[in-house]
Amino acid sequence: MEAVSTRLSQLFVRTLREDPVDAEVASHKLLVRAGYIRRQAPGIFAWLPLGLKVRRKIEGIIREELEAFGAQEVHFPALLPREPYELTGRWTEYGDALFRLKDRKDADYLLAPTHEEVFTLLVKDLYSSYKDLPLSIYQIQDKYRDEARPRAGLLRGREFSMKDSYSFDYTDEGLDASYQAHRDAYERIFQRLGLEYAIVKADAGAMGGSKSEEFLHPTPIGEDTFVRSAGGYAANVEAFRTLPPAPLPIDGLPTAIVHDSPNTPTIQTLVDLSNAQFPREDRPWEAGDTLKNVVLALTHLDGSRELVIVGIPGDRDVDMKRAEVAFAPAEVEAATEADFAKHPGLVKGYIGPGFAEAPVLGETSATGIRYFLDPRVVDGTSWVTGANQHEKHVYGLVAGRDFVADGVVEIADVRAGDEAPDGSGPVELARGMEIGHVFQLGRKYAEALGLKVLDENGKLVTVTMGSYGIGVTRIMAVIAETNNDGKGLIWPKNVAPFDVHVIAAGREEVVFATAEALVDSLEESGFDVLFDDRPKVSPGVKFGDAELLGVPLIVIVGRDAAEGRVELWNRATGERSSVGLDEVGAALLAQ
RNA sequence: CGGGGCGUAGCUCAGCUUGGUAGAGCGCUCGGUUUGGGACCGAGAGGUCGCAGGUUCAAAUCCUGUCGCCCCGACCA
Repeated sequence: MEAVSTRLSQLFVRTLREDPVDAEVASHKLLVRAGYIRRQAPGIFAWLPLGLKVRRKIEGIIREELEAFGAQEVHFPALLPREPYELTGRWTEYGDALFRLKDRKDADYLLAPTHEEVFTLLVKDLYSSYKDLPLSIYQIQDKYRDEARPRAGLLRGREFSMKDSYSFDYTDEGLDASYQAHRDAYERIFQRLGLEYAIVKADAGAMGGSKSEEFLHPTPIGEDTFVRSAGGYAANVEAFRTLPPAPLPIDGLPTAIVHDSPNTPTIQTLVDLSNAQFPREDRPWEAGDTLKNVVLALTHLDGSRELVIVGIPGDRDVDMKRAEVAFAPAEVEAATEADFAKHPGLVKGYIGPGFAEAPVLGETSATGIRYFLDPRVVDGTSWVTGANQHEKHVYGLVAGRDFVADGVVEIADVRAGDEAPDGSGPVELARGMEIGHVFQLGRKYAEALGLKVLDENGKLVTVTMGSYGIGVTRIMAVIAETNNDGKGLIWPKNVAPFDVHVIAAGREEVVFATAEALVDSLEESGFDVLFDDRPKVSPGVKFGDAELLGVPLIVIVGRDAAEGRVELWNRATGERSSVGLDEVGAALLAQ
C-alpha cells in the first residue's frame, strides 16, 4: 500500500484535555479523548479518521489469516427481512435484544445480530453437490443487538463490528477440520495482535451445537468468569464439569439415625448443633458433610412449571447460571412460597430424600418430584440431611443404599481449588473478555432451512455447519485497554494508525523546513507519517498530544535541527535518543 | 427489570439549600507577546439551564409529571 503522510493541522480530530464524564474504563476514556471515536447514542459510536485507521489494520490482520486457509470474504446487509429468522425460530427466541423494524408496507425487518440464516440460504442458493464442499465464507460487518445495558464504550456496544465466518461440510469429520482451521487461524490472529488469550470450553447448550470454545482475554474488566488450571485446563464456569470422586464401599456403614435438631434453619446452625450434641470421634462436622436439598422451579418451553430438587454438598451455593445450563432450555428460578404451598409433602428447611423403603424425593417417590444429585454425591458417601419432619435431621444417610436420584446435574458453584476434570490440577478463577468464539453448529440451521447436497452416492444429505466470530471493535478496545499509560494510548506497531509521528517543536524556520523534508523522505521510504505541523502550538502541547494519540514511534525535530540532528522517542519505553537526519529511517526500522 | 447518580456553552463543571437580567476553566475567533512539557495579555463568538405543566410580580433555583443519560446488579448467539 502507498505510504501516506497526514498533517495534524488538517486531520479531522480534536483531542480533549479531560476525560469524558460518561466513560469509566481506560479504553473508552482514551479513545474518546484522543479523537478516535465519538458517542452517538448509548452503545453506538461514530468513527473518526484515526479510529478507522486502527480498525482497518485489525481487519487486515484478520483477513490475511482467514484467506490463508482458504476462507472467502462476502458481505451481507445488516438490514434483513424477518422470514429466515422466523424459519429458525430466532425471530422470537432472540427476544428484546433484536432490533426490529417495519418497512412502509408494514413488513417486518430486523438489524441482524448475527447471520447464520442468510449465509445458510446463500449456500443453498448456489451449491447442491458435495463436490462444492468444504466451504468457509466470512464477512466483516456491523452487528446490532439491543443490549439491556451497553457499557464500557466499545467493549459492549449495540452496534459493533464483527468478523463472522461460517463453514459448510457434509461430514462430521469435515466439520472438525473446518473448526480446527478456524481455531488455528484465531490463535495466529490473536498472537499477531499481541493479545493474551485463554481458550475455554464454552457451554454449547442454547444454540444446539456440539462443540464450542471461547477465546477469552484475561482482564479484570472482563464480563465472564472462567476457570483454569496450571496444567492447561480452561473452561467457562458454565461449562466446568466436576471431577466425580470414586464410589466408596457401602458394606459396613452404620445405619442412618434420625436426631432432633431444633433451631437449625441454616447449614451453619446445623453444623454447630451436630458438633455440640452428636460429636463424632475422628473429626468435627463440617458444612461439606451435609446434603442441602435445593428446590428449584423450572418453566418449560410450553409454559408449564415443574419443581425439581437438587442435593448438593452443604458447603456449596447454587450458581444460577450453571443451573440454567443444567436444565436448558427450561428457565430456572428459586421455588417460591406458592410453590411450596402446592407441595405439602415438602417440609421446608428439613427436606431430604427419605429412605430406600420410603423415598420422599424422586419421580417414583411419594412426592413425585424429580430429584437430582451433585456429582460429588457418589454411591457410598454418607450425609447429614433433612428427615422430612420439622426440626429433625438424619445422620449417616448413604447414597446408593438409602437413596437414589433421577440423575446428576451441576448447579453448585465452582471454586478456586476445585480439581480440573482432566486431572490437570486445581483450578483458579479469572475474569475474561470474550474476543472470539468458535462453534460447531451442526445441522440445526441447515435442517431448518433445508440446506442439503447430494453425496457420492447421489443421496441427499444435510450439511453440517460451524460459526466463528471475532469482535473487531471490541478487540480494538481490548488492545487500547491493554496498551496505555497515564498519558495516553500506546498502539502496537501493526495496528497503530501511523508508523511515525513527527513533531516540529519550535518556531524557527529551520525546524519546519527540516521536518517537512524529513516527512517527505520517510514517506518515500514507505512510512505512514503523522506530521504535527501546527505552527503556533507550543512543544508541550504537541508532546502531550503525541502521547495521547499513541503512535509508537515519535520523531522530534527541534533545537538540534540546524545541526542535522533529531530526537527519536519510543512511546512505549519513553526512551529518547539523538540521531542524525540521514539515519532516521534506519533507526526507526531498528526500533 | 431492581438499586444509585446525573441532565446548565463544543468539553469538564459551579450556581439551586435561602427565587431577582447566565457563570468559571479548557476549547474556538481576532490582535499582540511567547515556543523543549499542556504559556501570557487584550478583545470577542457561543447557552430554548433536557422537556411539559404548575406556584409566583419574578423560576436554572420551588412543586408535579415526563424524557434522556451514566454506574452497579439481573440479562447477554
